[in-house]
Amino acid sequence: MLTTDQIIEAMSEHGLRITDQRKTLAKLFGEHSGYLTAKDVYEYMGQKYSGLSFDTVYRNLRVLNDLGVLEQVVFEEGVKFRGRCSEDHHHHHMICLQCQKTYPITFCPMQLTDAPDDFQVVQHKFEVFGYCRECGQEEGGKPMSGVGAARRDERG
Amino acid sequence: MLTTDQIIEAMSEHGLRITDQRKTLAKLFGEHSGYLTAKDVYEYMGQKYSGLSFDTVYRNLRVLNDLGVLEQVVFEEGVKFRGRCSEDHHHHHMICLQCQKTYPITFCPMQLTDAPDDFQVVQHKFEVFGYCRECGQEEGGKPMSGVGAARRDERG
DNA sequence: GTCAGTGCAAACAATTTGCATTTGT
DNA sequence: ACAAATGCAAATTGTTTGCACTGAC
Repeated sequence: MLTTDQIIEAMSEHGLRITDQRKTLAKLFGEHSGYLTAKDVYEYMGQKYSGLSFDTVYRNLRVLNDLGVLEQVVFEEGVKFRGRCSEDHHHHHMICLQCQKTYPITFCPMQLTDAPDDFQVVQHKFEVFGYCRECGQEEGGKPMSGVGAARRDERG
Repeated sequence: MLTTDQIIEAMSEHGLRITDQRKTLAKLFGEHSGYLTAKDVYEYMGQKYSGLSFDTVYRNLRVLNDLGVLEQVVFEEGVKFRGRCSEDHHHHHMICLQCQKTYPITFCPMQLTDAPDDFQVVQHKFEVFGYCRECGQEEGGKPMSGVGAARRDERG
């Protein structure tokens, strides 16, 4: 995962202006490894900027996504964002349904998949969903403990 | 894939009324094997029913989905529907980016994936995207069989 | 000082809901 | 006949856009 500073630097390198909001956004994705919805981001940022508007959040998420700093993924429940994986080799993810953290899977099923010669493969997606150790099998799990919860251990 | 008649029967068995629209809808999904958006369905149905409204399309898609006759899948470009696979064993799909038709993959990568003991797997998704023989790499590939064009949109 | 970034309102797109009317059974 | 299905309008939710103002460089 990119650090807060790396994210800021990436923006700077591309001639983007480093506003206070963007610093906060960089910090959010630099320190939080799970997937966040635009709404999550809005709520987190909203704590600091009272007059915050949704469209600015969307604009910045888009900018960071285009810049390759964030990855945008579509889930059943909607679109979510997270800092780009720093692992440079191809990999897939296990995603915790509770806290949204992801864990890399180095194994890629594609190499073992027999594609008929006449099907020209362009892309593939392999995702495993479940509960990580911390979220375990607790029943009435709360819906993602907000953005504030500090997370240790970053990987993929 | 379920046939038109099987779809109608399923509706009937569940006490749903077989309206003209629903017959047409059954025919559409009974004869077309690719994924369709609500809009695709609306446009197809609209040819026959001038006063057709979008909400009825949505309602019926939902009904058929709840009934298990259709499967609803979320793609990058949005939600799509297709007749439920009749293959009763677990499988995955190769999906043509052009015509949206799907081809089953019997191989399931899950059995080969090492989930750490502390990650409790609940679900997984494995999808391969590309171009089928018919759609090949032709540029302006032919559109879907009359139901409306599928958008291309790819990256990575 | 300039031009990119922001807030605001308003536009859009996708999907859902309330209600009066129509229609399958 | 009666409840379910439909059409219409309007509400919701998620996301984008036009424009005047503010602030980073």
